[in-house]
Amino acid sequence: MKKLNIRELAKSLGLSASTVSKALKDSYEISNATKQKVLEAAERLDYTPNPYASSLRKKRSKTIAVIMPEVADNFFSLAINGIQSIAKTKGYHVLIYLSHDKFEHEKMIVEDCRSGRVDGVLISISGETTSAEHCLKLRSEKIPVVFFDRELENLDIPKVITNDYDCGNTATRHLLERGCKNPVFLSLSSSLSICAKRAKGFAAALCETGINPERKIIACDGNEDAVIAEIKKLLLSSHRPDGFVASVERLAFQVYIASEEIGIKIPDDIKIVAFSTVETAPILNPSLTTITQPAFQMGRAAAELLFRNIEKPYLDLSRERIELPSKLIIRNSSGGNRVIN
Amino acid sequence: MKKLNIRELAKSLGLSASTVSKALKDSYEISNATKQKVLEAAERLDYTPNPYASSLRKKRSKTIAVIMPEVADNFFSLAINGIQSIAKTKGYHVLIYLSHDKFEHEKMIVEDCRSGRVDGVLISISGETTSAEHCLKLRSEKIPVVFFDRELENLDIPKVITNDYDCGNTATRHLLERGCKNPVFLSLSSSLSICAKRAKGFAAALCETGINPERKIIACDGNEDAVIAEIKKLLLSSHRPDGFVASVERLAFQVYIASEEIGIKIPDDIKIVAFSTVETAPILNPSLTTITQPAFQMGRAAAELLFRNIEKPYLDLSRERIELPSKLIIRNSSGGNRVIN
DNA sequence: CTGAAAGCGCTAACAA
DNA sequence: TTGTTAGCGCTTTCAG
Repeated sequence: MKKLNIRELAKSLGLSASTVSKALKDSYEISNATKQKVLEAAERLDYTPNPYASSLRKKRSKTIAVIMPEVADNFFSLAINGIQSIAKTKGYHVLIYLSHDKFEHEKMIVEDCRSGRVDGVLISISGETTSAEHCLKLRSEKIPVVFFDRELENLDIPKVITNDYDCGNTATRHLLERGCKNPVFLSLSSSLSICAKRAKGFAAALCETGINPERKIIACDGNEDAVIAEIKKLLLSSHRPDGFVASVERLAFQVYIASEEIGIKIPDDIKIVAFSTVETAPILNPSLTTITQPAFQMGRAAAELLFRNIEKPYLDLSRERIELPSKLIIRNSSGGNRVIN
Repeated sequence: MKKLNIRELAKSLGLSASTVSKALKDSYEISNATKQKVLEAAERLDYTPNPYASSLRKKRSKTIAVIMPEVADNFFSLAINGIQSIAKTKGYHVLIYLSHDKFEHEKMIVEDCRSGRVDGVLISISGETTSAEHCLKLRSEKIPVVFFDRELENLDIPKVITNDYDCGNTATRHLLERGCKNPVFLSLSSSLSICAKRAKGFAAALCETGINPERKIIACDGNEDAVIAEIKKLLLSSHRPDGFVASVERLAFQVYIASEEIGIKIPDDIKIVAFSTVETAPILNPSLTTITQPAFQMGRAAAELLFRNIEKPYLDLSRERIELPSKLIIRNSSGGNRVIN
């Protein structure tokens, strides 16, 4: 049984291709009797429409692209889940692209999205990205773009983010309340919106308490071993930090490893809070106090926003900005053990 | 500057569309001078070819599908990375689909792949899947399929797997060596190849030691809370297990939580080994002994196999079977603390 | 080396 | 309510 096309299906029914096409779409122009017959024959003859022919003709691909730095971070796994859950209800397909946190890669991927391959793009930008030319260009070609989580500020592109500043502040105040005198902030890159905002919240909390935040924000942009070495150096330095705010979950793991290796105890010697969705936070040694982002919900919200724009291209959503709050979940790594909001 | 097509690009150069098409493909039929001109103009006028027109004509989509049960398990995140790394070198795009471990979903997704949307499919089957009709049908329509990790045995479909039986055996023997008298195996579903094979290895290890493996393989197919409750019940029962082999990482976490909640100590009261790629294994409380699968490499190998078949459809790869070994990494949850192979 | 023509499979106008 | 026609944008003969 070889694959047949709509014309052959039509012929086998003594109908025209356009009638069949409309019938399959349940068009009001077609009689019920015909629809029945067409559906039955399509089923029986195992007809599968060619999506690319349809895309070419309709200039709609029924596909979106998701561009993210990586997929290993639990946040992005959860976000993909959220995105998929919406895409599925819309009958859309999801292409995944990884920038590996490189601007050059990201740019090429976005460039490719201009081809018409996708109807919209969800993007969490790389740590190296400082300009949104590429995204704006996409939009100028009528392909809607939505930022999720990692965005570029002061830019009229719709975005779904979390309350990074507040959470940076809350996390830091939590450490201060737990007795930290010299907390530091572990950042990935100062150009990365989420790090910058979280760091600002951190700095503000220090200032409120009369601590000068200068030199307390540390960029951890090396590979895993380099970061661990850097943290060890920090822990062995004369002015040793007694608290850490990790801007992404990986950095928290590295603090755990570094402390273990040089025999420093969490939370007695140092305390730590991490921005993280890691599932194992409660069973780490010690359990990890986290600022947990609503990753699934953010993915869902971003996808919803994107589809709103795909379905109604005339809407100007460029200033749309959805902020979903993260939650501080206090566990043992910061010395506490209760849940507040 | 509106989007132009190949004909317009050609016209602006005083050439025909076909010449331009060939030039862009660096065809030997075209003079170097012309190629130069075409490339320059394409760049200058910002020409982007329409991939769907090309797909329609060439009957090649330059896209593959990856179907997996979920993306939250770290294994799949790593596998996606491996798959992407190959797809990128081939200039291929990657569509991600999640079956949420439901056969019905999986079937619909596979069904959709028959449309020509993709040139090949990588699939890790759902826990409910017991027949590969849907996959065989795909292949009968000349769309290559490769199983990765979760497969169906005794089926001539190329596959990339790990040494599940051996590892189930090794893990169990490790527990027995560490003094366990009553180990149990936590399975997801007996129909799932990986669970079945790991369980067989487990049972064999028990038999070798003269322990009857009956009723020691426990299906944990409920939701998170149900599984935790089940494990607690087990831990409070008269014939309490003193060792656990967790067939997937999630189950190990649930053992940790259950033990914590009823005050049972790992590794003193019970020992545990888990099939897992979780990054936090070394910093869990206690650190988790794992059988770690080469997830990235498996993704890569599966993609390579798939592309081999896409590029040479006449090859019969149906009996191809790549087995990449997993590694037992001994940590504290099983009482040990050294690395063997 | 270049171009003209045909058509991949579908759908949107427009006619009937 | 159904059918005819004309493409969507590209690539592939095949002819020049």
